[in-house]
Amino acid sequence: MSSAPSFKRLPRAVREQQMLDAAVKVFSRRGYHAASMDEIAEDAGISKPMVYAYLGTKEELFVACLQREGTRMTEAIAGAAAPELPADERLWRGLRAFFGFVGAHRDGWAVLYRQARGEQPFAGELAAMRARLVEVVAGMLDHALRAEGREIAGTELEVVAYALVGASESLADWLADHPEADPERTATRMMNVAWLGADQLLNGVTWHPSAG
Amino acid sequence: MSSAPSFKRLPRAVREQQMLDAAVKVFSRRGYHAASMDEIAEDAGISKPMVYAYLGTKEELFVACLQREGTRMTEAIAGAAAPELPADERLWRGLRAFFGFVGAHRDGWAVLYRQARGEQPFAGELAAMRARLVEVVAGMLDHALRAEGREIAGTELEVVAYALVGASESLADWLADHPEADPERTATRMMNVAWLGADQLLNGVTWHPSAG
Amino acid sequence: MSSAPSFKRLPRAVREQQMLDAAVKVFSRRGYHAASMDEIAEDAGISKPMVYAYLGTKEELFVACLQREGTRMTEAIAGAAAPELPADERLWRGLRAFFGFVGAHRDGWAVLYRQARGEQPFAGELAAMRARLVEVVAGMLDHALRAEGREIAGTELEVVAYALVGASESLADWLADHPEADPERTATRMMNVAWLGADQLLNGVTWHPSAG
Amino acid sequence: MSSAPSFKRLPRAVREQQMLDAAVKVFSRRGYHAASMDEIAEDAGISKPMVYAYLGTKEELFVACLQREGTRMTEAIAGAAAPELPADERLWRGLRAFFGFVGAHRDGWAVLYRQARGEQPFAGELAAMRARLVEVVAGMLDHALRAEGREIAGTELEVVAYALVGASESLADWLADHPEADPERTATRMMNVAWLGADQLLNGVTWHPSAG
DNA sequence: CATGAATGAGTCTTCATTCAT
DNA sequence: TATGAATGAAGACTCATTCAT
Repeated sequence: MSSAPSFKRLPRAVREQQMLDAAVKVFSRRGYHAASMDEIAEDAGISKPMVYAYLGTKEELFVACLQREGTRMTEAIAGAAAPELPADERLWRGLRAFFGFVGAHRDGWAVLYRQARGEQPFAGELAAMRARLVEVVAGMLDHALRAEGREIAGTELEVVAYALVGASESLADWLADHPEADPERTATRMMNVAWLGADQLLNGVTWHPSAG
Repeated sequence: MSSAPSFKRLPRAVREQQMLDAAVKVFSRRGYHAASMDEIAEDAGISKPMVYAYLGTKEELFVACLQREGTRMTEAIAGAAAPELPADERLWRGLRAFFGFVGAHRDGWAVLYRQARGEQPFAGELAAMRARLVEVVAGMLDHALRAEGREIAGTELEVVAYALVGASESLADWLADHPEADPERTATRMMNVAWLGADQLLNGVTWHPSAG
Repeated sequence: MSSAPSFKRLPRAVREQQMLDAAVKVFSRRGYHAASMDEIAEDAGISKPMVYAYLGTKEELFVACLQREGTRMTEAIAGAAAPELPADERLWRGLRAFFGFVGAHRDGWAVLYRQARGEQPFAGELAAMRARLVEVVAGMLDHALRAEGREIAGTELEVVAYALVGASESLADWLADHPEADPERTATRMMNVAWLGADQLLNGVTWHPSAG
Repeated sequence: MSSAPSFKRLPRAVREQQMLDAAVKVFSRRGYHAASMDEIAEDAGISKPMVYAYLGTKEELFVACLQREGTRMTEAIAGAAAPELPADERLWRGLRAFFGFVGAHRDGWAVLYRQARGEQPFAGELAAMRARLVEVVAGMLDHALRAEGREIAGTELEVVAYALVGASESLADWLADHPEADPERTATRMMNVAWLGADQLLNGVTWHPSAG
């Protein structure tokens, strides 16, 4: 009857994104358990039965958030670290992409790494995501080693990668809690620790991005 | 008549420890919200009202767990890293104590670093604990620097320390999830990453504990 | 198919009245503390969460009862005692309205004046209601005095009004406990006491409503 | 062994009075339900099992309070209004004793007339006490009537007495809430209302205690 | 006599989830 | 499609009351 802009009857895909936006926001602020479906629905400007119809139960909704944010982050990082570059350059670009993402999606990060960690049903999902990331980093290191004709036991490499990922996550948490902090500088700091180690840092050696 | 241990009418101090043991166990398995006071009481072999009488509300109980485990850990680490040793030795002993503690108190670790992180009321408590740890590490580094007559800006140092602590926490999480893993070896790996950095590791340099 | 009244999915306003009815009934029978939300919900033919959704906590629910019954009573009395009438006539009409109300809403009266009196959180609310009533009565007396060019100190007047209100409340309690008693006759008795005092009553003087 | 004053092992009767004192105090402040046996025991400086051993369950304890305070009050009044005096003098002395008692035992009054009123198990006990009082007042009036050779129907008389008692209770409540108010003056005011009625008060007639 | 230790039972309150319109 | 109405189930917390020492 009318072509006036109606705020209802939006296409399903749009609605779902609105809901996920609201869910990520509420989950990150309240935590998984303390978040109520009521609040999420209200924040999305929609009624509760709609949320259930579109995205299923609370658990499924949280997983959907996890996956959307996880995919976004993974893609951001993967798109940055091209395999043909030297190892330090790849690591640097990966870190820059990672901290850039966290800085721009602090809510998403909170859902991903703060809430999902402690809740039994999601720990697995999260562990899988982190495992993929660790594998990428380990592959990076392995690639560099093989280029020099050397090799390290898989487990050993994995643990190193795990530590690097963990350190990055911790700095990311710090970044998420400090809105005034600069993602780029944080990435540089992480790069220094990761690439040079405490020993060299203590000896005055530092690493700097080459061009930027 | 009998000296067999009676399981009833125990003195308050004993019961409190039993309750804290049970609470740490249940909180670590279920997460803060999903844990029920019923289950904790049952696991402690006592009725719910006693838990409330001795340790207060669920929130207070969780804080009590946090503090007991946090104190234990802090003391374990502090007792290991003597200030008169050289920087790498101090770092190594601190890490060994840390991973040794986590390996021996996996539940406690889970409560401390997996559950407390996401729950608003405890994030502060936890952040304070971590801040103390970061400061200790930063102090370690600063001490070593000054010994060589050099200096780094406080913030810079703190971030490095933060990254090291974060990496250790991540490996600790990994350790807590892998019962077969050896704390000592994990500590050695962490030491390598922290002290040498990826660059040197890739170049075949490794660090080894000197004596033991 | 059928126009028989459906007992489900009633609009909010209707349900709220049902709940208040049930709450007044249960509160009056059991007392505030002994009344359980379960019983109130069951008596209203609805589940507990609806009660919480519509009327809030037990305390809020009780206040809602208090206010509904208080408003009803106040309006009944205010509508009866027109200011242009002579003092005795006004008093008489007010009393008749009051006892009529109590006779018709014995439960409401019990909630108002038996339960609210002793419970700390509501004593204030109730005291305010009674204060308004006392002021009305005091105003009535003052009006009559001024008409004859005389005056009494405010405090003095207020205490007299307080006593009259108290006497009426007591008789109302008596009325609420005696279902067979006639509100109109009770009002007449109260009028006699209030208007004539024991002295004249003892001397055979009595007061009678003029017409009706 | 020692004649030093021991605060324990007091004779039973003394202990019971201490407990009743504490109970009256706590019941009057918190209300019957909100009062906890814990608080009463603590306030009495005694352990809970002792309270149970001496005075029974909470309900029995409350009844004991009711009876002690009721008896005290009844005796105070009965001792004041000698039957050989004229009606107004008897009423006056009764009122003076009553308000004097309330002024001196505000806690006891609160237990008696504010808490007991709404709680089902005690309403009966209280009603009985009030009934005795009403009968006394009614008897007073009847006595005065018969002295003049006249008579009023029993019910009629009882209702008048009931109203007088009710008015007195209300003023007593007012007195209990106003620590600065003077019991004697309050009694005088009540006497004026009761004896003279509003009509005469409005016409400037007042009643005064003859000697004191 | 006196008490710290202990609990069964019950209440308020919330929330994920679904129906009927 | 969209939603107000509705609830089963569960969890935190309290308290009168009683043992065992």
